[in-house]
Amino acid sequence: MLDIRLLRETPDLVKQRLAGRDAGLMAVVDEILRIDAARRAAETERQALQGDRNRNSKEIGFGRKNGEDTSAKEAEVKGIGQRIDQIGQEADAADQRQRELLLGLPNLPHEGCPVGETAEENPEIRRWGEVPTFDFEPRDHVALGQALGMIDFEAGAKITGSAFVVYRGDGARLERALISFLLDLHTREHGYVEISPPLLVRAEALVGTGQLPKFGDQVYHCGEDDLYLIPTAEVPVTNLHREEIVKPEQLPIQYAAYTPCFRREAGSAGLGTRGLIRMHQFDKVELVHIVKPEESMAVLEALTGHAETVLQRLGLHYRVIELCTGDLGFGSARTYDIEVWAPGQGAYLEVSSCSNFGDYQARRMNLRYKDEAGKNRFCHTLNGSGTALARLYVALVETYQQADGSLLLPEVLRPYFGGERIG
RNA sequence: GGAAGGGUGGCUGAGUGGUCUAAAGUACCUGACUCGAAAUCAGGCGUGGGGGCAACCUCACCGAGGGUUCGAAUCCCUCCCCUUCCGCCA
Repeated sequence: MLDIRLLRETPDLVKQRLAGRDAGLMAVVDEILRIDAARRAAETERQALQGDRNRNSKEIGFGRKNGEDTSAKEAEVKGIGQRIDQIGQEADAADQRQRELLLGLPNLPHEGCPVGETAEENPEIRRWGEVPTFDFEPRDHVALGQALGMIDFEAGAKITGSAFVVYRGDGARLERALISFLLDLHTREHGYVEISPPLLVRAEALVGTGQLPKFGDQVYHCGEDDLYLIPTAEVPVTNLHREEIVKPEQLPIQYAAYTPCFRREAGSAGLGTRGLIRMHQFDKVELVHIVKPEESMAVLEALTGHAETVLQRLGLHYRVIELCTGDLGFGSARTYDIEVWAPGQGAYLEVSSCSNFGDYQARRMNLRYKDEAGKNRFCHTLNGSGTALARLYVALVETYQQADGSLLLPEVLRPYFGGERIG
């Protein structure tokens, strides 16, 4: 959520920055400012009337104690009460409308964010390693996984539906090995505290991180209990500190969490994608930072580095791109995507998206810290995948396939898997 | 699922219709005393909104939302959460 004061004081700057995402947002800013002016006028009048009522009611109290007849005054104050109700309804309606519009407004792109309209304009920042070569025709993970009995799409479809999968035998064991490897790496070497959160959350948590109200159709909802399945661990983990004023010495906070993630992918063109690439349920290790504002840009670089380390240790070729203003996620001020090479796809797959949200989420969830001067300020929040498991699995299986159809696992995974070869 | 008891400032906790401007304690900050500290004493010390160039003024907030009333932390209704016990259960 953006600071209404920022809109009021520098409307042209806000409009110009939002226009990098979508020119239509400029009209929304004007609408919010119009409502804000009306809201404040109504609020000021309501407060004046409330002050009147408070004074008069107090006099009635004293008057009654002294045995005076206060009925005339009571009638007068009743009239004031009615006017308070009237003007109050106006003020509340404007307040609610203003909040709705503000919640629907995306974050301002950071000034360093490259301007562009589509994903084609995302600049590549760097590459690591090289596209692996094969002296045979590499197969894709679907063919490999089925041949090795690791992945069973039919079983997933049978018990749940399409875009759900069953991992089996060594396939399931490999996923478990990856999870342990990732959590150990981030907690032991990168200083994260491991979190295992609930997978069901209330609506407020989703409002806090920005999925609600705008993207409700992407989240599974359990109507009976009014709870939502998390689309990412970002939601429960960032919200651990919602409505808090953390002490400066608690910062920076950094959490790593392994969870399944559930996404409806409503209207997604890519849901027909073959294999594990886009699923309704997938596993992910998520990294979350809560920091002081002045540190957040440096932390974004560090966070991206932590995610990259995963691919380096696994010996997987990847590239890092930066999202341009038109492709930037709703709440993000600046984002790096990490894309791993998948030989069977002949393409790069997004396995991590590392974002600095600035104070956008913190404002939505009222997450603050007390600075050195004792003043309450909004924290900055960041998160990045470290990494998504399903696509990592794709790249791993396709990269480490052998001519005989078996998989030879990279060194780092062998102790976790309890072996070096599958098949 | 059933029963009971709760939810008040960072924390403990008083307050059952009107000087509540929420007592008191504690923690914290400043000052006094002291060589210094402790103890003691004095003062300060919540969040958000609105107004003002500003010192400041003002409104709201006692789990949330409604209601009754001239007036609600206090009475009524609905909901949420926590604790304890019982039942069921991995």
